[in-house]
Amino acid sequence: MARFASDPNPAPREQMIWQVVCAIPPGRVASYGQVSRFAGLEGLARFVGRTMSRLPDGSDVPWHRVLKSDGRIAFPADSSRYAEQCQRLKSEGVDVLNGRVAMKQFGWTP
DNA sequence: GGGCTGACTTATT
DNA sequence: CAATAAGCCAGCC
Repeated sequence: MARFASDPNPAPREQMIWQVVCAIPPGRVASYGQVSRFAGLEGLARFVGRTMSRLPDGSDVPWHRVLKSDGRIAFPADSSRYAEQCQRLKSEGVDVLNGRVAMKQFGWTP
C-alpha cells in the first residue's frame, strides 16, 4: 500500500521523494543521493532507488531526471529502460555521452 | 524473526 | 579509473 505517486495516501518518505523528483525542472538532472538529501532523507539514496523501481509505467513522475552520483544512468547499457531514459533526457536538451551526463552542467540545485 | 536484495553513496585501497 | 567495504530502508521469502 501507498507505494506509488498515484496513491492517494503515500507514506511520508515516499511522498517527500515524489515531491523532490517532480521539482526537478526539465533539462536538469539530480542524483539519487541529492534527491534523498533534498527530501530530508540524507543517506537513504538506496531507499530512493527502491521506491523509484516501484513506479508504474506511464506515471507523470519525471523519473528519467534521476541518475547515479557520477552522472551515469543506473541501468545496464543494453536494457530498454536505459534507452528510454537516455532518449527522454536528450529530448529535454540534456547531453548524454556514453551513458553519462555532465552533472556540473546539468545538475540541479534548488 | 532472520537474511537477501536492490533504479545508491562515500571513503578507502 | 577500478575494486572493496560499510551504511541504509523496506519488501519478500
